[in-house]
Amino acid sequence: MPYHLGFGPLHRYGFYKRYGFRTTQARQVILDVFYNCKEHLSAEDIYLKIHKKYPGISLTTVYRTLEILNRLGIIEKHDFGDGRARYELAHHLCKKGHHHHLVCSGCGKVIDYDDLVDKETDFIKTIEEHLSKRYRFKITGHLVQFFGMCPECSKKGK
Amino acid sequence: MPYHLGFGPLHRYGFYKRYGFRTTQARQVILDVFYNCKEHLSAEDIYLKIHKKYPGISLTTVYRTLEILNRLGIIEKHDFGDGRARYELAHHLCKKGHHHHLVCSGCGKVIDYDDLVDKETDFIKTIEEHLSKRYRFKITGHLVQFFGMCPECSKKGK
DNA sequence: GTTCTAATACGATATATTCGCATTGTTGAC
DNA sequence: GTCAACAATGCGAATATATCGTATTAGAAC
Repeated sequence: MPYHLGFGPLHRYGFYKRYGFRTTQARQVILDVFYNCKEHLSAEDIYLKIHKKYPGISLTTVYRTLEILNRLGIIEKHDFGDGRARYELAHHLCKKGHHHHLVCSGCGKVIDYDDLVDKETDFIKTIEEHLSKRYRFKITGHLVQFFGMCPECSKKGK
Repeated sequence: MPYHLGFGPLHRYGFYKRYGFRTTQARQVILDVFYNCKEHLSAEDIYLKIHKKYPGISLTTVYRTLEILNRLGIIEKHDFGDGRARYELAHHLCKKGHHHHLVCSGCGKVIDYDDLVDKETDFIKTIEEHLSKRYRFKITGHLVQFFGMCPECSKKGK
């Protein structure tokens, strides 16, 4: 990871320039949302969060900025099965660090867990190395999610 | 032609009746598609596959049947990131057995791999037990996917 | 066969996301 | 600082997957 990533705003925005994108207000504001929020945000969530203060930023621009941030590896795109994409800071930029997701099929609640992270890292590394050799894929990412019913939804018998 | 227990159409279709659904032609035809195909099919794929022979079966019915089959645990629903759901026979009914997916980000190709299946099973079991205790979730499923570039797409520099 | 009602086809609709294009704003050269 | 090039944007329209409403059809219990 380049040293300037993960420091204050002035450095954060360098991302854009570095990859040939212009540093616009919309892009600064949207990136800030991720640095100031721990949730898994949908495009609309972000639009609503910034709309009061920045009514000039359209939903289309939010989508376009998310696409860029995702391609640059700054944010990660997830699908928790509720029909819309959700985003969070990539784990190498995130205070939460590397983690996976536990999703409740009843209410959609998502728990970020990082228990047994060593075992997971070991597992993923082994599989990646194997797949890489066996199928000659250049592995760029993985997805580990568990589904189930949270205590509340279990009670309600959803 | 004699059918062995648990195999063959006569027993397959019993699924529907057992759960209070009527055994219609559409449902038989759609279930047969899964037993005769190893690919990961989208709703439209299935619709197109059967449309020549059974033009009376609508896309809506395909969607509704997939919903039922998924709820009954007969098929599994996957998202490989191409914007449409894809389905395959559940692993306990599938000749391929338990496996996970390796998806090429370039061309969308999906490889079913079952290498290191013991290590994976062990890993998943451990995590499930832990999450179940720690977060009091009743775990019902998991998702393990790896992403990367296949040899062809790597060459093309996609 | 008759009857009850689940299942269906069809068109309309919902919802997330992307596109086309005229306009605006950032940037680098001067 | 000014200016020109063109990237980025807003807006409305379009796309695409999936779902819904309703009149009609067909499965299955008798």
